[in-house]
Amino acid sequence: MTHSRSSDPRRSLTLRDVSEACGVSEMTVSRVLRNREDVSPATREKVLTAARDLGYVPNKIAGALASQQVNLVAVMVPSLSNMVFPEVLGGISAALEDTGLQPVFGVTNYSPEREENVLYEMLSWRPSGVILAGLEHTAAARAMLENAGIPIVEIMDIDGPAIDSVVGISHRAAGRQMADAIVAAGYRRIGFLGTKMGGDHRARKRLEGLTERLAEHGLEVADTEFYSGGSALKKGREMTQTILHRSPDLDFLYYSNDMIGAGGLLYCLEKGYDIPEQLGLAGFNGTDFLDGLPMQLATIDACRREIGEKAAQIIAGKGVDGVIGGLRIELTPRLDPGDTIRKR
Amino acid sequence: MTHSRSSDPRRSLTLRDVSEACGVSEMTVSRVLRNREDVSPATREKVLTAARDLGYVPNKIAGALASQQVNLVAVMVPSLSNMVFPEVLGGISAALEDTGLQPVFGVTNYSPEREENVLYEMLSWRPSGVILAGLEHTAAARAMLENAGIPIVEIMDIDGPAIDSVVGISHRAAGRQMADAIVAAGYRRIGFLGTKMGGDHRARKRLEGLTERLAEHGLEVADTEFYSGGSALKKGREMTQTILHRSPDLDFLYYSNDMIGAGGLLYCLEKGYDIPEQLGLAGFNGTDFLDGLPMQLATIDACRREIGEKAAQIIAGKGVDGVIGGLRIELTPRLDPGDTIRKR
DNA sequence: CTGAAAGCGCTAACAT
DNA sequence: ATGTTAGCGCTTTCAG
Repeated sequence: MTHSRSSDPRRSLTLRDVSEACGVSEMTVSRVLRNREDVSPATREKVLTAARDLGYVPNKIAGALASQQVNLVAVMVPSLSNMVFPEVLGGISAALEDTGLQPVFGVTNYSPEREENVLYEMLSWRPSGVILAGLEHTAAARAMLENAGIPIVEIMDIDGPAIDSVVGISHRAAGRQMADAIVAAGYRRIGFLGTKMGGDHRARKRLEGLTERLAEHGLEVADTEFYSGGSALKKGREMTQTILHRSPDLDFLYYSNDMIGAGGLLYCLEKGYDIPEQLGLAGFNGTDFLDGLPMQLATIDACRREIGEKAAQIIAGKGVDGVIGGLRIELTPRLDPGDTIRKR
Repeated sequence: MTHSRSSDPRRSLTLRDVSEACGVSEMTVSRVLRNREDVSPATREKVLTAARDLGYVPNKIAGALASQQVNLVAVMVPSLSNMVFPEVLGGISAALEDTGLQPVFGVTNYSPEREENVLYEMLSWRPSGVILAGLEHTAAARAMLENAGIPIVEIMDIDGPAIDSVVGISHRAAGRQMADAIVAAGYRRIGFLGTKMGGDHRARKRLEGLTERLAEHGLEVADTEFYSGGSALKKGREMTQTILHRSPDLDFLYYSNDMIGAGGLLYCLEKGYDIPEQLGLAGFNGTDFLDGLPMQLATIDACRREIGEKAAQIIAGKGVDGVIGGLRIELTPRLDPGDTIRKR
């Protein structure tokens, strides 16, 4: 039995294999494979051919260890089923395209402990940057982020102190903005429907903003209804039925997301409510895949894609508008009254 | 200026730092941090404390290089906005929990070339396994997968030759199954609405299965309508209007996914069509977040979560039902007639 | 139970 | 333009 390097069929190829196959030093092979300019065309050709013929795939683990550079960006979001986050990820991917950086996604299920674990795993790969949702983290997670020595971007929410950079909207302001629109349209008995808010700080902040501004108008949230789990559309229906049964005099329903809002809208239309005259409705997110409902639900755009793009630009070191590091980017969401808030 | 190891504030901590801090050899520190049993409790305690106090995060790059083991599973899906794939990813994550393996997600945008690139990137991190959607890949991608020397699982679709293991459903059979249900319910003039099928082989196979079985019943697809991009709900509406305008005598519409089906359903209800008597409708995927529409759309469950779970089990080396390697798992989707196929 | 030596596959830095 | 040397931070292996 031979003991040559190629004796183990399961071992993957190394630079050395390519080097031997084409009679060029490992170092030069490495140069060619990293697209460095300082190699003669003839040598380059030889190396490329050999690498391709052998089916060589570089080992980034070794490369990263040697160069102390990892072209990965750790991205952590609470959920993928929320529809919000895939769009953020899309923005990140798009902005990272052609920067040489690659996003790596982790899901935290709205759990700070899980976020801490995922973060620990990800940081152990020494990424070039971290993008994560929200400003609320465990103390340990915060410490890791502060000590990582790489750019950190917290996204979605700007209502609070940031570790490094932030890109997002003020959910409190969004709540206030909606309150103003509701009051301006003449609604007076407002109900709120949303998720049980254990982990969803942004929904909580919107409700706080709403409540606060309504109070300034001498109004209050007259009733609330919360859910967790299940089909959002169906839950929207059920909660709407429940709250309208309990408080039939409500004239406006503010939902913490468009999906439950859509369920509520379908329910109300079926029951013959006169929308938006008798009853106004609004959601949150600017979820455009809901275009096509019988009526367009009023909503506030969460600027999801743009948030992803700007966050990625910060990590890529391009900054935003040329400015780099410790940035605070507040996007201003647009309120779309759709068909479910009456005009006066 | 000092040249001690700690002079660079941006360098991250190493085993050596922990070793020096607690007066235990690097080797033993390494043992403790990998939870190996052969360390005395006293030493273990000392090490753990030092590591925690310093905020040490292990360097998996170095670890992976030394041990030739990477606890990553590369997962590649065409899209995240499709709703189908987040659920598959959920199944994968859940099944990988507690196996020591970590999924890493890549998105290919239904492009074989992009898939090839993402695969190359991912393989260069030497993952322990690959899970990817579909059976259609570029020649180069196929070659990489065959030579990777790690378990490969192709998911979603089993209609074709596999590289290693496969977990999925037969989309052709799903098309045939729907054809049977349509014919059995007495519909005769069938329209098909779907995506432009450049990259979506599974939708194509469903249409082929449908067409083939209809032919056996002496029927054919009377009209078709395709779309790309935009809000699926809205597109469903628009396409439905278009096809019914062009072919008013259609008595059944088969949609390539539930989302456009939902749009079609809303349109038909608004226009006063008598569903399911005058016109039957069906989608595909078993998308349960659409529970809550005015009527329950007929659909076939794509077994998304289960596919993810089984694929992950194969990679984790648990096999399925104890069998390991080169597996072919065909799941049998259930047809749910909902409220939009008439009973006879 | 603990430690010392060697090396994983690659690249930075320095020759040539 | 190409080659040589050293070493990235860890784990494997072998000694004690």
